[in-house]
Amino acid sequence: MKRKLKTIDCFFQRDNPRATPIENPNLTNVQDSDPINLHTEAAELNQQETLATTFERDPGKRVQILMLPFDQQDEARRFYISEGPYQVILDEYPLNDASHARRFQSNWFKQFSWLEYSPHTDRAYCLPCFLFSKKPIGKYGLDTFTVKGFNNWKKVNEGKECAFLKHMGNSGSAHNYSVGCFNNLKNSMTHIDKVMVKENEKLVAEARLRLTTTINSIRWLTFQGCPFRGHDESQNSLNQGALQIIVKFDFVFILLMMEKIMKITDVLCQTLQKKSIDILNALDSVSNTKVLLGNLRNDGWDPVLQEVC
DNA sequence: CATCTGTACGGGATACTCGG
DNA sequence: CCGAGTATCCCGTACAGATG
Repeated sequence: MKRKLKTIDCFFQRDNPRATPIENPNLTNVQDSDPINLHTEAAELNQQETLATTFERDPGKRVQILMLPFDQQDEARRFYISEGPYQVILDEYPLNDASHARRFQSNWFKQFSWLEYSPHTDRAYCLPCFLFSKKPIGKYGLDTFTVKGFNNWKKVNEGKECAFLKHMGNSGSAHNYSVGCFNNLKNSMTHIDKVMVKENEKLVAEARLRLTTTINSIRWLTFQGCPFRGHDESQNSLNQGALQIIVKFDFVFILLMMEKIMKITDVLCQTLQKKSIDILNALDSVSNTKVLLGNLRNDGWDPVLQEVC
């Protein structure tokens, strides 16, 4: 009798069931929220962006960074930073239910670059805090701009009590800490380690080219039965040895030029060597070869030099 | 555990701006 | 001028974390 194989899931429950559909994190949270009447234009825009990207951009729909699998969190942060804040500009934002009804203002985006707006929830969010605010660091209320969303529009532009200014706080605030992390990651391409890696890649490529050239030269010399080295390989020596000559720039350059010229003149040579010379074809080949050699001359040395290097 | 503090929300009132 | 919408001020309440 076959014993049924057990998997690890039989013994442990997943710690984070919401993050299970790794392939498409966009699908979570959408049904939980209470959608308001959407501006059709914004809805279409949002749908297009959802299809075009890996992570949900609408702050009212997207999954919290910490809810994502650990190995996807950094990727998600880089994605959201590269895309920038989700600032949807509508002709008219929906009014809220307050006695003095108010609505979101698109010019707030100019005043607060970190600000995001979700047409889905009609609430405002903070991108740096969404990406970098952590529970142990954050204080009560800070999830208003990350999880819940802010919609008390009356409190915006309320002098010193402006909700957005209060959220930003002083230099040591959680928001500014998040902004610092945001800028650090954004500028990460210029970090010294990244530059060094690039530089190393260049050195490795050059070393590989040198090695490949040397090996090819040795193979060619072996095939031709030529001696590799000379008795005197000093700069003043008249016979430095084949290997020293063959890897020189001049030698490679002349070879390349010869190859190019011979390719051009090949057709003409074959035509002229035929026993039954077709004079019209031969004249045609001569004029073609003249044109091609003229092109080679007019193009200058740059293409050949680049090929040699 | 009680108190303090910081953050956010809600309501009311009034003044201001702007377009019709 | 009027109405709609926005800005500002004030007061009270609620909640969670920090502190003694």
